[in-house]
Parts: sequence; C-alpha cells; structure tokens
Amino acid sequence: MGRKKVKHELISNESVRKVTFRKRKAGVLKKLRELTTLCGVPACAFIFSTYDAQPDIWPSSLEALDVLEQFKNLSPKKQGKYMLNQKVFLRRSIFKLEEKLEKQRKKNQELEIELTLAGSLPSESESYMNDAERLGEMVRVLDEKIKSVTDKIEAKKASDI
Amino acid sequence: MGRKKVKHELISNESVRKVTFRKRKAGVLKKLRELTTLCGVPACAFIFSTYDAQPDIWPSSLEALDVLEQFKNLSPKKQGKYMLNQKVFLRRSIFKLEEKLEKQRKKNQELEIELTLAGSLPSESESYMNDAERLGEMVRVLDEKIKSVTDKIEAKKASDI
DNA sequence: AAAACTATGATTAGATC
DNA sequence: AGATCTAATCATAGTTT
Repeated sequence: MGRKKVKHELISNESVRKVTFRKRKAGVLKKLRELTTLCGVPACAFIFSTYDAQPDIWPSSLEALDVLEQFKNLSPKKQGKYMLNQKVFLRRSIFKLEEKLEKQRKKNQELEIELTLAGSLPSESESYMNDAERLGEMVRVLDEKIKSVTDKIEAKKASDI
Repeated sequence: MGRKKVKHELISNESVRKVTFRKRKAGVLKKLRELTTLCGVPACAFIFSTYDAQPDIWPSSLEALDVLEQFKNLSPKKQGKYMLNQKVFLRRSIFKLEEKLEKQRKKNQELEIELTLAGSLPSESESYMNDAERLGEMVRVLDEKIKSVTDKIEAKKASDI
C-alpha cells in the first residue's frame, strides 16, 4: 500500500518505523473494531509497544459490554429470566472492574511521568525483560484457562455417562 | 472495500456474516502480523468467535518468541551476560509451556468433537455466558497485572527517595 | 459450502506542510 | 515532531465456479 511496496521485514530506520507503527496500529484496531461490529463477535488485542509505557489494550471493557449486548440482540427469544439476571450481574461486576482499572491506569500514568522526569525509569534492556515476563505470564494464564475448560468438559462428560 | 460500501453494523444475513467473519478475521490477523514484523513489536489477539469452539488466539507462543528475538537484533550491544542468561531461561520456560498448551488444545478439540457428536455441548445462551465470564476473567487478570506494575513503581519510587 | 475472481472502496508509504 | 495529502497498493463485497 502507498507509494511503494514494502518488504515484510523490520523497518531499519527508527523514525520511519515509529511513524509506521502509529499508522498501522490505528489500522489494525479499526479492522478489529469492524470485525466485532459486522460479525457480532467479542475480540480484544494487546500490543506491547516499546514506544508506550503501558501496553495498548483494545477495546476498553466498556466497549466489550457493547459487543455482548449485540449477542442479546442476536437471539432474544432464547433468553430466560435467570439468564437475564446473570447478565445484569455480570454487566455490573465488569463495569465496577472497569472503573477500578481506569483509576489505576491514570495513577500509573501520573507516576510514570514523575519517574521519567526524575530519570529513574527502567532502562531499555530491563523493559525488554518486562515484555518477556508479560508474555510468559500470558502463556500461564492461557494454560490455566485451557485447563479449566478441559476440567469442565471432562466433568460434563462424566455426568452424561 | 469491495463491490459496495458496507454499513458499519451487524450483518443481518447469517451466512453472509459467517463468510465475512472468515475473510475479515484473516485480514485482521495478517495486519497484526505485519505490524509485529515491520515494527518489531510483540502483540497478540483473542477472538471469541461463536463459530469456533475455541477462541482464536494469535500468534502461537512460539511465534511470540521470534518477536522477542527481534528485540535482540535491535540493540545487541546493550545486552550483558546476565541478561542473556535470563533470556535463555525465559525462552526455555515459555517453550515448555507452549508444548503443554498445544497438547491440551489438541485434547480439548478431540473431546469437543466427541461431545458435539453426542449432542451434549452447551447451548447458544450458555456459550454466551461463557464469553461474558471469559471477558470478566480477562478484566480481572488485567487488573492484577496493572496492580503489580503500580506496586513495582511505588517500590522503586520509595527506594529512590 | 468453500475457493477463485474482480471491481471498487480502504489503507498507507512517502512527500509535503 | 506531528498533521495532512495523495499516488499507489491492498483488502474485500459481491459474483461466479
């Protein structure tokens, strides 16, 4: 796209890379938003850019609620009162967590600005390790999630025999 | 894009929606892969499609390792022996988790196929609640992650006074 | 139902402000 | 450094196989 075809490898020029990152990040997130809107499918993305202190997380939990709302519109007749109550409950609890998250995020940003000015923020190599740690933690979380699904399926299987 | 401009709302026709989902999911993931390759930035995405039993998770942890490798190429002179050792350690532990994950994923798929054939897989409304639960869990994980960062920053701040 | 095609709308690389 | 522009490439909606 654009004036010239671009090789699929790391952009060597640092300033070009940064500009490309900002442009394309916006593009990817737009595409993801369109996918969720057009197809009524919940989705999220994490981008651990070294340019920003915090990873980019999309969408906000608040927007995720809108996506869930679309499921409601999809098959309204299949929803009993119990289901509705549970949904209201989940909406509330997720909303509360969202508020807490937003507050802590702001607090973090303020602290980071202070620390950057004081010149005491982690070095480049340390922030690299942070990315590795984050990915490791993510793998562990996925591991647990998949285990819990396996357990549920096996429990259901056992109860159906 | 394409023959006609499309409204940014849920596609009402189910078969069209499914086809669009497959096409656009591939597009989004391609864009995300390009972003990570061109800009040397770790990223991942989760798509909780109702079409597939398992959520789409991108990329594999294995590919995430390649992304980390690019950081190494970016600033090789800044890396001490200690850093390198830690990286090797993390690579190994992540690789082990990846193997475990892949095994469990396969096991899950087999069980799901069995259960689908037996007609005992969760109903549509139940799978909706699953999505809500998953999102809730994700918010909780993010909450914890942000808290740990806050704690680290505050600890560092205290030690710098 | 899935893969290939293709006209056309969307994205973006490089240039310019 | 960041916003805006636009030529050129890319993605995809609708169509066909």
